[in-house]
Amino acid sequence: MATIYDVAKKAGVSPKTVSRVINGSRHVREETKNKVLEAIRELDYYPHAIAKSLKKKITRNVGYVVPYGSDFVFRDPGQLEQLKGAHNVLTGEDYNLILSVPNNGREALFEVNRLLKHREVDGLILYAMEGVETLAKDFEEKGLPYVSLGKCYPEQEYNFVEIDSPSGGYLATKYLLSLGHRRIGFITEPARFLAPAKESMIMGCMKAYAEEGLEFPHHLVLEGDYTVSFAEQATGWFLSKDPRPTALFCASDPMAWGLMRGLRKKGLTPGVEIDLLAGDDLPFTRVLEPELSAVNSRLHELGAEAAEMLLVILRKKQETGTRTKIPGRYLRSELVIRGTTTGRSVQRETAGFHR
Amino acid sequence: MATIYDVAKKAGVSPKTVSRVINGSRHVREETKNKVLEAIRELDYYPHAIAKSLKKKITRNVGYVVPYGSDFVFRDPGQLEQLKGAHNVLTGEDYNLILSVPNNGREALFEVNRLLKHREVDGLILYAMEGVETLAKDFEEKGLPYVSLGKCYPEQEYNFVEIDSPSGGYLATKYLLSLGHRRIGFITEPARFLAPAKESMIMGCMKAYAEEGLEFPHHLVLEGDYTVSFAEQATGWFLSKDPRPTALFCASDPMAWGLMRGLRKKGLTPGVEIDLLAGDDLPFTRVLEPELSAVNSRLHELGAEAAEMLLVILRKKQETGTRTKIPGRYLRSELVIRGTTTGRSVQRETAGFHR
DNA sequence: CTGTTAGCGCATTCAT
DNA sequence: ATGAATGCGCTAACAG
Repeated sequence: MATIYDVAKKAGVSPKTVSRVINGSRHVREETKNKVLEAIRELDYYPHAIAKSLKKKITRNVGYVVPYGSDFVFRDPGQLEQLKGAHNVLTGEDYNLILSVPNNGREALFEVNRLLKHREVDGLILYAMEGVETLAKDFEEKGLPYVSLGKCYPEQEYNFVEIDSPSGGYLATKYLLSLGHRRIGFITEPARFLAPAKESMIMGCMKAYAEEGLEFPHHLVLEGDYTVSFAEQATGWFLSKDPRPTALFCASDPMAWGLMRGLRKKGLTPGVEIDLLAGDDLPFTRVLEPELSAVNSRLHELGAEAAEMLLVILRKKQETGTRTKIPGRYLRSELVIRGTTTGRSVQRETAGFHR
Repeated sequence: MATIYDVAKKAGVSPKTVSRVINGSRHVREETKNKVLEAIRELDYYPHAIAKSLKKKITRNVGYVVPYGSDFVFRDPGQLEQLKGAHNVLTGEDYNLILSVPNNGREALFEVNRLLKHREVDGLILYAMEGVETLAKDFEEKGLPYVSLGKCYPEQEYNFVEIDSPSGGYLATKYLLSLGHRRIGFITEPARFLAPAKESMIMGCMKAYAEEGLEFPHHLVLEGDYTVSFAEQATGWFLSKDPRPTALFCASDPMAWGLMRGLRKKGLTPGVEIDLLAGDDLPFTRVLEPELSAVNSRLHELGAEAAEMLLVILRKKQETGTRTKIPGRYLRSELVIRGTTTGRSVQRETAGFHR
């Protein structure tokens, strides 16, 4: 394969001039430029990206590390939305995204070292997880660029983007209460998937009850695991309560699908005998039947925002050689009302339709 | 950040010795080795991956190019299975996967150049697509390692892995015919997503009819687009036929979900009033309701196999400097019978249950 | 506007 | 068993 020297020789100029042409410097005579271009074409020359990297000390690669294994990422539509958001932004700026999906925290630390310390990547998008705190602080100290999805530690003020789960829970619960519901069943985020400092949606749910001066139904709260099958099984648990809940709210869409399936098996239709509110509002869900009311978590934006933040840091570092900190950002959820929250289950009850 | 020279100086040896220690050469005295290791630890030294790449002329990156845009990849569970299969194998061998999702063939050619000719990657997994032929042949000529998902051109004999769609269609149709079905509705793969040389499943469907000496219902064939919504709409078209089909078979799982939704809206239950056979058997589908009978396309294996093949080529090239060709491989689909194919719709009919 | 020179950080002959 | 010197292919000072 041709090198820049071959091109230089063929065009009868110096390597530096070839470099100038390639990198679009204006200080080249039109005629020289054309000679060079011609030589490049004839030799089918492409600059060696690695050599360039070594010289410029940037790779144009960004690592994306999620510590829960490849099934978790590739088969969870919510994860994929985040990933897609980041990927879109990054590739739009000619960065490659290197996805790493270690199985646990220990392996994740290893991966992060491999990528960042060996300088395979310029920066990192990092899933907040148990045990990541020391790592994050190490990066900060060393000036290694990263942005985390969720806070890595409670006092973290910069370089993270996080879903405001409590506010989502608050929004959802407030709404369900306004429909007249009092006994709401909740499935929360799995504790092990919560970022070290991330607060659960359940805090918001409790706040909504408190504001109305109502007692929170602690006995109707289940910790979920984000899977369809778990939620399906949980349906039985909720329905076995007496009196049973008139509405269910869960922390993710896949769990809502599970609830839906569970309810259907018991002959209950969401929006009729019982209300159902989902927790992500994924694009995929919108195409399913029936149309789920949901709290929109804006996961795509979350990933995109993380990437944007990282790009700002990277650009600053490259252009001025200085470190930047960007204030952490919370994304507020939005309520999307569709067919599965009608309040009819409450009306029935007040009308005496117990069963 | 420390370099190999810093380590050498600190340990009182030459850079070469440090290199030997790092790369596990046996020709180092235990004592020297320990000194070096100690220095590495103290300096928190990590070898610079880019510099190493430049020297060794390998990147340990593999490109994965799919030319239909990021929605197509990140939101189609079938695509994700292939990707996951490849990702698993590649990362298992310490390769990074660089995903590129250009929007069309023209951009794809550009991407492929960017990745391979600029040597950002050692090799490529390439989605077969219209217009890829010249590119593939160019790679072969230049000895650039690639494996394609699907054939890039009809005569391609090597370095591809492909789903044997016709055999899947044959299997599916043979089975449905054995249940007594005669009027089967088909939704095929979208022509634009077919690899240049890939044959449609419909060839196999026709063959199955021919073998039984039955006339193929050409009027019941629709070209799909792999989306849920298309299939949902198609349901009406199928049901408007008189007499209407007693079974439906489509080329992908998402389309089967669409059919299911369409049927349910018309009050028809798959497996009861009409049989339904899906086309991928994705893990995700297995968790949905009702449980879909399907032709298992083994997409995860497809991606994994492509990666394995590429690794063989890469290893050979690295170890011996020679090019290798691996005979193309077809993956045969398997039939997975669950709840949505029972033949009851045919029995009803023969019993006089027209409606 | 253009060329010379040096060096990014590593691995690798060829010595010893 | 270890070291000195060279170069991978490129860009960037510094001249001119």
